[in-house]
Amino acid sequence: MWQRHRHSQCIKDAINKAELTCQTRQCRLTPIRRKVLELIWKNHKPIKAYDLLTQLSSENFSEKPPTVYRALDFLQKNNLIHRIESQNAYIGCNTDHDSFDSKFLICDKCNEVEELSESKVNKTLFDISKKQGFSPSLVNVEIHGTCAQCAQQ
Amino acid sequence: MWQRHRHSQCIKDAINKAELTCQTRQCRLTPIRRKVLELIWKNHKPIKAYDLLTQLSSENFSEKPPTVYRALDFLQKNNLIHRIESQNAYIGCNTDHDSFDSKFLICDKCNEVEELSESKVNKTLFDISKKQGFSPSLVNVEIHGTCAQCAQQ
DNA sequence: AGTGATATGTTATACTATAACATCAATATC
DNA sequence: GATATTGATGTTATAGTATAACATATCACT
Repeated sequence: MWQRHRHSQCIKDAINKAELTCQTRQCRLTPIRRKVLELIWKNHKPIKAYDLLTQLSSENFSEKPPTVYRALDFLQKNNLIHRIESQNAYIGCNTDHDSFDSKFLICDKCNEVEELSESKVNKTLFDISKKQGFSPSLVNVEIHGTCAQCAQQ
Repeated sequence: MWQRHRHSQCIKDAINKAELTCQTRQCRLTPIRRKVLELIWKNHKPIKAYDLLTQLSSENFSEKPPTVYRALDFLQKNNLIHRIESQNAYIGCNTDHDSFDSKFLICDKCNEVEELSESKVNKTLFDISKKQGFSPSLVNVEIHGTCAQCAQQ
């Protein structure tokens, strides 16, 4: 991942995207929400709610669980972050997709996560669902394994 | 689902399969493990660890969490059940696949879950991983939506 | 300024899971 | 058959994840 982007820039991009989203949807990127989003992007790997909480509390926000869970809810609903179900952790969303699907490659060695945006998978999954008469509303794909860099070592 | 099988039979099949698996692998389907597997199949929808625990305790097993979590671990490792990550719940595995992948259609109306065994998805996901230099070891797909029967109503 | 809606603070508690160590049971070895 | 070894279960305690419920504050609009 690190070769492919400049990290400080990607945080800024994320915040910009969030601001745009909020303008469009007429919702508010409050200080807490912005800070949580920043922390998530800063970390750049899936981060847990209570770890966020610890970091928040050192920034003069309330260190009670609801603080962070509310922000996480907001960010998820507006498609700015995703929850990695297999890790109870949260990661920034850098793709520009509809909220209903998320697909990840998760490296169990270095814990880097790459979000996929292959429409081919979507189509395949959609076709299969359809075959069963099933109407999908939300798709989550989590692929664990070893990333290219860790495999080299 | 209910049209497609006789339920009492599918529990028996699951236990038979488990016994065979354990013979082959030289591990033991102890009373606790067997009971947990039975309860999971009896329920036939994803069931939570603590609900299993309640049911176990009324059958003269220890009602402490480790009791059920150990059994769940065992059953998962031997590929007899799966964990539905998006629900913190467990469901019987009725397919005959390698343990590394699981794919579910989850109806959010009736909570029925259907496990998929389409190799086409696997291939697609594998191809995409490969393209990124990623070596997958474990794949989990959870598709939420509405099943055919619930859609009719 | 007053009103309604949205966001945050706060307390308490529910839900999910594991660590650590003791005891017991099954199998293997002598 | 006694005993050592391994695996399974019992038990206590605690860690980790998340939400309910209600109070207070802030924003946006008139």
